[in-house]
Amino acid sequence: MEEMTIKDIAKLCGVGISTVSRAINNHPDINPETKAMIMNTIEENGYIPNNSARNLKRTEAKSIAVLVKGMSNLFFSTMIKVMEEEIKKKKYTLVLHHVDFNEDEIDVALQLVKEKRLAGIIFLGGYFQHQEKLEKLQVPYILSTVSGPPENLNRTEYSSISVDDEAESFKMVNRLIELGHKKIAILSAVSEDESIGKLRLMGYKRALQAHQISVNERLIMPMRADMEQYSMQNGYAVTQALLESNEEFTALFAISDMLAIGACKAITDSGKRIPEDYSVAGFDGIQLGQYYNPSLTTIKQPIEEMAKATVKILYKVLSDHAEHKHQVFAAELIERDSTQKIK
Amino acid sequence: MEEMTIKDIAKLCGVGISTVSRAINNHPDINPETKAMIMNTIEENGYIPNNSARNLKRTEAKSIAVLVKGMSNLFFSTMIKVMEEEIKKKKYTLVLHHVDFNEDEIDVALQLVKEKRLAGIIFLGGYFQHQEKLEKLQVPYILSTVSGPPENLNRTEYSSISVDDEAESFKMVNRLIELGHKKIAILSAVSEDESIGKLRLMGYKRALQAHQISVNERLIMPMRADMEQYSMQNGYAVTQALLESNEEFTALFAISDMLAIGACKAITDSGKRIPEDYSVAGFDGIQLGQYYNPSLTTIKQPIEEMAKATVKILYKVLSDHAEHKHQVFAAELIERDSTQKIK
DNA sequence: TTGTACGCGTTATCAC
DNA sequence: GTGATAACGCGTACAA
Repeated sequence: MEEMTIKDIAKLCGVGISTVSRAINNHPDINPETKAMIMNTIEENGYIPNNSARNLKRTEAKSIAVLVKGMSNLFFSTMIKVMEEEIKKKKYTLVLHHVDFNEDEIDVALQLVKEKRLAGIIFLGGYFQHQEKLEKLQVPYILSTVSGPPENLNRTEYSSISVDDEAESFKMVNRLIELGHKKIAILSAVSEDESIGKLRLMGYKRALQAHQISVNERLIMPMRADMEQYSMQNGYAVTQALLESNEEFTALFAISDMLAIGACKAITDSGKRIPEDYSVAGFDGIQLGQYYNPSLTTIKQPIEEMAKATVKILYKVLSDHAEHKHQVFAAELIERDSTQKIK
Repeated sequence: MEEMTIKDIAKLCGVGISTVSRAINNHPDINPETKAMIMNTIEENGYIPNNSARNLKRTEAKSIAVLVKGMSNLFFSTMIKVMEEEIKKKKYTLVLHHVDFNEDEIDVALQLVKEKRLAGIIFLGGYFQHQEKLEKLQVPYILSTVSGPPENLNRTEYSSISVDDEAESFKMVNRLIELGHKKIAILSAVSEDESIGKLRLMGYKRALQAHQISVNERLIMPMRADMEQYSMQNGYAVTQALLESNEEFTALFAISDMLAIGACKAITDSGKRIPEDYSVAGFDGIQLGQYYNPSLTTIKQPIEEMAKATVKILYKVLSDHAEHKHQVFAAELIERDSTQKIK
């Protein structure tokens, strides 16, 4: 049982290599009978084409890479699932790839373009700190729920899908203020964060200012850099520190649902109740939020629509040479059991 | 800005192709100066080697593939994280790959072996229904937290890491019985499941029998086949159906924590309380379990130890030609707030 | 409709 | 220490 190659199959079938190739790749100009015969012996002998060799020679690009920042992000996994279906519908293949928090997503993309024959790339999350590199990307790409698009980048070269992070964040904090909260803590991103985290923090500040509430820097709690970003553990640790600081607050706004859940647990572990003692709100709208106790008040991003739109835009760019678009989706404020009117 | 190849770099540097190759691959017999010079121009010109071409030619296999069944499984993502570190320590590269629930993990493995040059494979989850195919795998592989190893497979050809699913399941149900529960429902796997799901169900039955409690088939609730397996939604839907059936029970044992969380929500949504009205127990020991309200009683698998052991065993097989091992880990019954003594 | 021959970008082998 | 060259397995012109 040595490694089978296309050559072996050709010899076995008594045909030429290219005929086998045609059979494999569903080329039109091949006799159905010989094709069936070839496919048969391929099956019997368990021959599997070598993808590396194919990538090397192939001209037509029929796969779309999805680069995801981080793993275990429940928000992304729903998006990926939808994208997978949509991409399949369009007769493309999805190449899924995770990018570690300490890797540069653009480097990974550059590598992947060389390795596979990509038609386009979808970035899910990430920071995009080295924008010069983005220009080296020879294929169309879409930033999906990535930061606010980097301002100094030519916006006709790529598409983006997002919500208005600043405005949605404003909406949430504004609502908390309407509920009577004045001392509102925020669980924000690490201070260097120039993307989503920064925008959501800006929305928070603007909401306070709109109501003449001065910003208390001691209620701005950046998540810890030494733990996994946007994780429950991180939310727990930071909230615990906040509680121990004895700085007063009645509501906590976490810039992601996962952080919010960690925060909830830290609060209940300290003997306090939600929402009676503290109101907690999140951002994202992951399913876990509804399953949690108490169910989580949050800004729900239209995950499925966004995923579908992402693939749709990319597809139009690829097939119709359509222009790049920047689509901003409206998110929905969902009030559940983790927040209440202050007494 | 055409595609740079190793040839271009060689020309640019005024050296031969092989010298560039040596520089890239840290070969010993190269002049440090020329190497530095080459690395420099590579950097400047943004040259990136083509991985497909490398995979095609390379002889030495230095990467380990981790094939994960399903995405968004929090249990696995912790394992992967640990494996990644361990694999890096051993100077190997991790190739992570997700396998859809409707894909065959062995097919994917076979493909990957052809495409990349793999030293070994780690399977995380999966069902392994086509065992003949496994024999075609030309590289060492490890089944990590996969079913009970298929009995009809030669156990010297692969390693496995697991907990004793039957015994641990027995332990949990036994404990519930000790707490006074007699009517214990189980949220189990789809009926065709021949692996983990079956074993955990067997443990449940044995525990009941050990206490002369007859098995009530109407309290055996298989998860739905038309929804994502082992998901919160699935747990929710099935538990809801159970509650509506009006079949009496005082405790619910879910064969995974995610299912258990869905079950909890279904129960609280129906106006009942945990653990006052129903005790709920899970299996796995994912972190979310401690963050949930109420915190979840569960069988905690030693996730990190298992991940480390997986890599360690594979490494020994690869480097020392060690024999394959079948390591069974002890899991821990952790009682938290979702279960209580019956009144 | 089918077969031959070349080249994709890289690494390994062998001379030098 | 370095450079030429033959593979690796496949797709694709082009000829038949």
